[in-house]
Amino acid sequence: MKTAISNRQAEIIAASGRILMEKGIKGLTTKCLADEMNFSESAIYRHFKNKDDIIILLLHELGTSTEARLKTVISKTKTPEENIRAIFKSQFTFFQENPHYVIAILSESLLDSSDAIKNELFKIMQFITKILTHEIELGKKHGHFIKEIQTTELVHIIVGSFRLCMFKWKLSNFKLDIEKEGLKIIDSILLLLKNK
Amino acid sequence: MKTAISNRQAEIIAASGRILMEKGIKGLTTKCLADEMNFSESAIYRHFKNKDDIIILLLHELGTSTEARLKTVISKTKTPEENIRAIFKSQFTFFQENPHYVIAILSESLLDSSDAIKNELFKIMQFITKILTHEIELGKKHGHFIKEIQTTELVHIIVGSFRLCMFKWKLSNFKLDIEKEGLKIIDSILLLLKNK
DNA sequence: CTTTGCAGAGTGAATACTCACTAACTTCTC
DNA sequence: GAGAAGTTAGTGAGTATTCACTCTGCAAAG
Repeated sequence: MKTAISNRQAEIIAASGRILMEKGIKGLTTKCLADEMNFSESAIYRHFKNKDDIIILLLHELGTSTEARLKTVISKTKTPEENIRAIFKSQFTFFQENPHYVIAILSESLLDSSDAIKNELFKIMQFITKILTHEIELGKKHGHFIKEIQTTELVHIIVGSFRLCMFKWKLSNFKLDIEKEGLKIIDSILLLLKNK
Repeated sequence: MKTAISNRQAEIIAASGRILMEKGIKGLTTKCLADEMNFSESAIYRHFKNKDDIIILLLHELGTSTEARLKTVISKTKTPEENIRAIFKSQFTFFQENPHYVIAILSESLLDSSDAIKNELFKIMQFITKILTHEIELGKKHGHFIKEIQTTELVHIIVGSFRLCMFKWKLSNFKLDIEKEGLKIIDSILLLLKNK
């Protein structure tokens, strides 16, 4: 993995992400990417060894930026509900501003890719699962969340709902106000989780 | 749309479904399909006009069989919870026995397909949404489910969780006991929805 | 001079599909 | 009943196009 990402690489992964969000994995051809970048197909190989490496870097960048970002929104002074809400508010805002990374959330098509791509994807998924698990356990411990349902299942319900939000966002051609609509769902789930 | 599906067509869509579940949309080439069917690539065109029509018929078959099936599991003598549970029990059992239809649930890659494919997909999604909405409204009306959250959001949470179950099933190379694990999630959600 | 960032021509493999044909089976006609 | 005609399901060769990538050369920047 490259130590530093060049400006051109960043442009290429952003362009790739845009193609992926509009045309899916099958649409990310060297030709289409070259058109989007306004350069020739062969120029791609000046910046990446092969096509896979583009997606790998895109996911890696998303992963590192997600970790950095979410770590700043989580705070020990907030309640677990507040932290969970903050996590997803940050996620929705981020994707609203950077829709080209949405492939990583939708992710089904990446499951049929190379192992290297899948590994980057799983890292992102595992990180999200870990921080949510932590917050929910804390919420249970302090009596904020219901105890009758296993934490893994609560995480599943939240993550599943989040993913469907992103799917619907794609269905709307990225026109849905994902922050507003997404947070509604998260708030509803938090209401369901409340220990009453 | 063909009025009756031939035996060979049924074999071809099942083979296509198996390829889709293992290799994704990009793996469904005429060569791969011909290999799976043990005949030449050109023989495919004896049964289908083009490749799209294979996927269209697969989704259409799934849609009609899903409607027929779910209509038989829903009963006016059952509570809405029981009906929702029965719907998903039937879904998980069906997919356990017919994993080759899972592409329709995972579905992200189909969003970048032709409009005809997307239309078939949306029909299936709309049908599921409609019957769940009906059951949840009934459950609210009779005081079984909480009223504070909109029905569309409750449907979203259930469907999102179901889809993530299927995604995890694919992640497990279809080895997870999807019926058991899936129903655990559905039961947890039903517990969350209970009006207390 | 070296490196970086390109371009255009090209490669071999893969893709969805067409075409002309064959073999086996069924139906029709005598 | 026999033979001809029609149908179905397949074949292999081929088509045009696309795909990811290589090679060679050039220009600009350091």
